[in-house]
Amino acid sequence: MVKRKPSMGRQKIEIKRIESEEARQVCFSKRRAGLFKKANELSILCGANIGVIVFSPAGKPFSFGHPSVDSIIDRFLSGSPSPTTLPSAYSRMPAAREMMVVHELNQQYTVLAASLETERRKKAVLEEAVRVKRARETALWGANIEELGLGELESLNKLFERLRRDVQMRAEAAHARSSSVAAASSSVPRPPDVNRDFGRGLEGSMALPPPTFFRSGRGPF
Amino acid sequence: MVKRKPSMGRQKIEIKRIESEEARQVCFSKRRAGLFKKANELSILCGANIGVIVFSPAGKPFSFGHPSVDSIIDRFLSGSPSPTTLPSAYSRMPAAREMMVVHELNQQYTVLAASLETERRKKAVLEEAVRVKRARETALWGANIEELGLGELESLNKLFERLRRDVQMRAEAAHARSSSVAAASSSVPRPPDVNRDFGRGLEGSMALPPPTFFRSGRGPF
DNA sequence: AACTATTTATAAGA
DNA sequence: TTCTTATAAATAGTT
Repeated sequence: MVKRKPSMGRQKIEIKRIESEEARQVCFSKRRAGLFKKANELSILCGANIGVIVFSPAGKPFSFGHPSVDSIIDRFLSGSPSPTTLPSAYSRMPAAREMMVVHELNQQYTVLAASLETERRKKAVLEEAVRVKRARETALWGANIEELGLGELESLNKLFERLRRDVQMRAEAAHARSSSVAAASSSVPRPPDVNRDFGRGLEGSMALPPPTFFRSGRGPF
Repeated sequence: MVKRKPSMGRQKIEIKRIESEEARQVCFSKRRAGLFKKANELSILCGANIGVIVFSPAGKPFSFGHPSVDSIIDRFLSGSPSPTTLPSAYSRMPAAREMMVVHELNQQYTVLAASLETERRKKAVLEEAVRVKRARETALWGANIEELGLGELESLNKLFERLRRDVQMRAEAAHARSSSVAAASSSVPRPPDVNRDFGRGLEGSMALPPPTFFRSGRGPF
């Protein structure tokens, strides 16, 4: 007996707006996933930094970034190199991946925290220098710089206190019971955001050495 | 007679950094073109707004935007809080736990990276400030006081604008969670872009009714 | 840049 | 949304 084709397979389509609302939504989901996957592969294969932002027909934002959308945008707008480009190399074994990710992120945290400290010190010195010089010349922009810098520094300091604790906690927890954690996200050092992000991480064979971000919706940062 | 295979065809490759410098460059070019094409198709098929920024391994920027990268970035940065919250989607996912941990850590990383970037900018501003002041002082017994001072002031101004934009963004984002106000991006002046684009349309059968931009490279900075 | 054998993405259908 | 399947499209290795 002859088995009939259970599917007519992929059909060629013309590249023009899909009229059916539903079909358009389905196509959007599939192709967005495909696009992000391609972007991810490109970033890994060629060590390229990539940022992709997509607004669904309904207006909902989705984004992919390597190392992060924001760093890509910054780099693009300012033309200056992003500070977050770290080399990467670790195998993706089924069991140890989470631990490695945690470890990797911890290391990055350490590096970043150290850099921040260094920057802070330099900044303090520079602020002092500016302050002294300002004694003679009252430049309109001079005052602004200091106000801004000091205010921001304060909140940053608090933020980092919490971050340090939180990251350490998570690292320990993940380390202790690396497969049965249901950590409540209540202590996340991030303001309770409205959008939930579903890092729909290209399953299976995807490794994520340098930080790579998938986002749906938009959080404060 | 039997014709010999003129090619061994496409071979499966592992998604990991390509070591050969040359092969990497070739792959980058091909895949970047492919990625932009996919982005373009998605924007047309689904009427989605898309922005893609790619930095080649050598650091050269390429971008695709529909309607334009800048508009996408503006929309993304001034983004409004998403109304759709799917908390349950989390717990139902296969690798929910791992993803949660990875996600939380990614969030933390994002915050840290952003903070570092902010500090870097402040430092740049302050360094510039010191330089300007120094220039002014030495200019006291120099000849071209006006010109030098003006030039320096201008670059300082650019840096300062960026700093302000960044801080304002954060403030607005943080504010947005209590009051659902969508920040107006118009109030965030961006330093005049020095780069010029050269539209490089996707050849052949590609239609692109609404404005769509391809960009490669940027001026020195 | 061009050529193909293959792999990969995806339109339809369920 | 997810799975399946047939087919269109992308692309790795060569020339």
